[in-house]
Amino acid sequence: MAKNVPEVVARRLPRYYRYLGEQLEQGVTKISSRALSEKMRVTASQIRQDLNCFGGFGQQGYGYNVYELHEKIGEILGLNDCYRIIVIGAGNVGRAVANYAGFRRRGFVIEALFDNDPNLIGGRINGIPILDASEIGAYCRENSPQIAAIAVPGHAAEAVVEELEESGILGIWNFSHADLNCGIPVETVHMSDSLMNLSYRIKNNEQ
Amino acid sequence: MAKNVPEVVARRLPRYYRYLGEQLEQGVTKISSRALSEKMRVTASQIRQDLNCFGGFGQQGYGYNVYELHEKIGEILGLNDCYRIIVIGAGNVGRAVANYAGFRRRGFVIEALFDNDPNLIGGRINGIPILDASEIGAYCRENSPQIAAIAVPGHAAEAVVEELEESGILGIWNFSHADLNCGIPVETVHMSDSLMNLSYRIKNNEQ
DNA sequence: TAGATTGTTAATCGATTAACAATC
DNA sequence: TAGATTGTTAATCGATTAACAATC
Repeated sequence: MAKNVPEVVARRLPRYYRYLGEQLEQGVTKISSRALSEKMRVTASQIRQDLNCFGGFGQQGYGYNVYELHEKIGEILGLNDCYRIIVIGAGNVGRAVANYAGFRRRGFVIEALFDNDPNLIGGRINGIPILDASEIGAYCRENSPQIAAIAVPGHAAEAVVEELEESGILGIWNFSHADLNCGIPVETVHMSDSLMNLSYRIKNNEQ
Repeated sequence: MAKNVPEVVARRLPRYYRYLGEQLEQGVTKISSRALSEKMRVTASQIRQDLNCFGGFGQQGYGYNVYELHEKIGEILGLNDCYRIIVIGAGNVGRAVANYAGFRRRGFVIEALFDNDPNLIGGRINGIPILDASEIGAYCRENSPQIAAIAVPGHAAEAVVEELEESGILGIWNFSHADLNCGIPVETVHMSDSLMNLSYRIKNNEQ
């Protein structure tokens, strides 16, 4: 599979995946690129192009089998593997991530938080234990979580990430403002950028 | 100002803004598109093109005044206005948003949460009161918050948004999975999409 | 077989980069 | 004035859309 897949294409897959999941729940068994495109407000061409980066999942004259396509995209996204997540930082952002259970059902599990505040260590958030930040490395080598969510201030993030990378973490889910560069995939969620963009659009909507 | 500004450009502004703010704190007074581009890992051309969508903020032979440029971008993003935010839904996601204080210092204030669970109504999260969801409309007409964060399940989101729009909300910060379409700006934060994308990149990094 | 819809190539569109004249 | 760096036009690149032959 996989000719060189443009990033924009990969970013659209989760949306397709979610939508196909919904259709599946509603008992829809087949869908054409046209029907899909109308619901998703993109062109049918784009959907066919996107999917063909990964292989021909459809059948001419028929369309796509919803179940099969959903499965395939899930596989491409790596959702069959169960990912275990640790959260670095048990402040506001860490709490937010630990509380946000929306992604649990897709096989992502948060198994521990880390902080260096003695008042927090030993406690729990949403049932998840808060451990001592000095033990991140040891913990990772022992338990091999795949993903680390970074919820510490930007200036502290760099050092943490370096340690995590050495300890065998496979990917970073970054909630700090730091532009992390390291050898493993980093996915950054910029909540404040998102809010600033909304602010911009509100302002430029109302003149 | 403002020739037709492509969305990609607007999305880059918060990043420039953040970085210029950091430089400002470090006492840097002037910066060239070249220097900026190296730090931000984009081309100098792109920075100049982007900025020139909004006007010529630089000076030939000199570069950009950091303070001025920071101010200008802040103004473009509408960060001088103070935005008041209400959060609809006091479940995991609503709690997460209420706990995430990172954007406060930029003049965004969360002033209330809404839920329809009697056990939650009357309580507080992070100091913010939880009010009865049936009073959203009345509250908005009285207090005129500008932004509503949607933290209810997708199927419930549509109806809420309609009411909010009628009650004079100016923008929607959407944390639900619903693809909301309405007359006011909607900015969606797809945490789970983001995580799926990370999963994808981890998978395609390690073969 | 006729109708439908894919997979894929070609055409278009828009965004990024390069180049350079204007000018501080 | 000479050097630097912008603002802006032109060239390139990549992504989206259109078209259509392949085929179920």
